[in-house]
Amino acid sequence: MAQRVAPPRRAPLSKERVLRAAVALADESGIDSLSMRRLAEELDVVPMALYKHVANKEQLLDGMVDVVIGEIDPPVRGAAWKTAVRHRILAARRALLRHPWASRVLESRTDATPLVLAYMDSMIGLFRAGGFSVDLTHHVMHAMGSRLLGFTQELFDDSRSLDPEVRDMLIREMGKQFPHIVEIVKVVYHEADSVVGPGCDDQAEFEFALDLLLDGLEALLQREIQSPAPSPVRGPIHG
Amino acid sequence: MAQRVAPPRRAPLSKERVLRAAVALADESGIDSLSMRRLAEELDVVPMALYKHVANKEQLLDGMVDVVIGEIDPPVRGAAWKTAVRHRILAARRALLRHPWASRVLESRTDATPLVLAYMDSMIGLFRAGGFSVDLTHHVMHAMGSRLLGFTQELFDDSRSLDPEVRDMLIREMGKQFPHIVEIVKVVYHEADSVVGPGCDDQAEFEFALDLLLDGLEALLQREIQSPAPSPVRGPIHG
DNA sequence: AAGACTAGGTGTACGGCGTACACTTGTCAA
DNA sequence: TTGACAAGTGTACGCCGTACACCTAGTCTT
Repeated sequence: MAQRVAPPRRAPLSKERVLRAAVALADESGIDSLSMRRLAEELDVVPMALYKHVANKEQLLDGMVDVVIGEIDPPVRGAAWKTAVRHRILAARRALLRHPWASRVLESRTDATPLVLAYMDSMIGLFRAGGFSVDLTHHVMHAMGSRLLGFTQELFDDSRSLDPEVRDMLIREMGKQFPHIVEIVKVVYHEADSVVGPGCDDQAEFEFALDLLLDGLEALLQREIQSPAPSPVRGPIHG
Repeated sequence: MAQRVAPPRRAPLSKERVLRAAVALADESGIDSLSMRRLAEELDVVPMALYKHVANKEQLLDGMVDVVIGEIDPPVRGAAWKTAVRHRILAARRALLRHPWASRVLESRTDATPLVLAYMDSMIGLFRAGGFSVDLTHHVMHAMGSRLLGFTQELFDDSRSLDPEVRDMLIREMGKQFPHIVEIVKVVYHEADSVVGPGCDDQAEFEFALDLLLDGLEALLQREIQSPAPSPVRGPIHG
C-alpha cells in the first residue's frame, strides 16, 4: 500500500525540452538528420507527441534559431560604436560556430522571430548611438546582411582536406581551365602545409571582410556628419 | 502507303530539355514545387525517365544553376578593374533576378560546377589584371562572397506589402519592443508611400553595399601597391 | 535478313518524410 | 464522483527521391 513505486516515467515533454533535444540532435548528427520522427525517437516519444509543443517543423526550426540567438553575449557597454559592433558580431559568430547548422537554418527562415528582431534592434541601436542617421543606418543594415549575425554564406566548401597526392593532381588538372583559381589555391595550400588543418583561416577571412566594411562605414559616417544632407541612395563615394 | 503517319510521339528527352523544363517550372511555380515527379509530369513522362538524363535531383539542381550562370553577360573588355567587376556583378545580378529561386539553390550547392568555377576564375582574373596580388585577391573573394554572383541573402523578407491599416497597427505594436527597427521602417514606408511597390529599393541597396566594398578594395589596393609586403592577414586598416 | 546491342522510357515498390485526426490516459478541480 | 483538459498514442494519407527489373525501338554487325 502506501505510495506505489511509480513506473519509471520519463520526464514530461515541454517546448523547452523539445528545442533542447532538437539542437543537440542537430549538433551531433547534422541538420539533415533532424526529422520530427527522429527527434521523437530521441525523446522516447511517438512523433505526433511533438506537435503538442510545437506547431510544426517550421516553428521547431524557429525555436532552434532562438536558442542559438539566445547564446549571443550582450553588447559591451560604453565602447565606441565600431568596437561595440565588432565585438557583438564576433560574439554572434562564436554562437553560430558552436552550432554549424545554424547559419543554414537562419538563411531558410522567412520571418524573423521576436528574439531575432530584438537582436537586430539592438544592433541598429549601436549604429544610431554612434551617430548614424536613420537613413544611413538602414543602408548599413542591408550592406552588412548576414554578417550582422556572424556568418557569410560560402559559395563552395574549400576547407575539404584531401590526400596531398590527389590534391596536387587535381591542381595540375584544373590549372589548364582555371589558372587563376589554381594560383590562389597553390598559395593557400603552401601556407597551410607548414601549419595544420584546412587551407583557409575562416575566422581571419571573416574579420578581414568585417573590418573592411566597418572602415568603409566609418568613412561614410564622417562624410555624413560633415554634410548631413538627406542623402539620396547613391554609391558611397560617387554619391 | 509509303511512309505511315508516325504515331504522335513527343520529342525525345535530353539533359538539355530536362534542364530547360526544370528552370521553367521553377520560374513559374517556385522552387518548392519542383519535384522529380512534377517535372516528369510536365514533360509528359514517367518520373524514372528523368534519371536517364540526370543522375539525381542534386545534379538536376546543379544543371539548373549552370543554366542561370550561362545567362550572365561576358565581362566588358578594356575597362578598369573596378568598373569591369562592377558591371559583371550587376550582370550576374540581372541573371539571378530573372530566376528568383536561383540564389536559394546556389546557396544550397556544396560543390561548384565547372561553369561556376569558370565564372569565379574570370572574376579573379579581373582583380589580378587590376593589380591585386594573389594574396589580396584571395581575401577579396572571401569578402565579396555571394555578392560576386549578384546576390546577398536577406535575413528576413521586408518587402512584403500589406494593408496600410494593419501595417500602422503593427508598427505601433512593435514600437514598444523594437523602437530602432520601427524608426527605420517608418522612414522607408513614408518614402515609399508616394511611389509604389515595396518599401525597399533592393537594387539600390545592393549597389550601395557593392560600391562600399569596391571603394574599400580600391583603398586596399593603393596601400598594397605602396608597400608590397607579404601582408599578414590582418584588418584592412589596423593591419 | 538476323541477331545482338543499346539508349531511352516504363512500372512497381520501398523507405522516408510531415502531419491530420480520432483515440486513450492521467491529473486535478468542483 | 465526475468531467474537463492537457499530454501522449495509433493509424493513415499523400508526398518525396530513387533502386531495380523490364520492355521497346532503333542501330550496327555479320
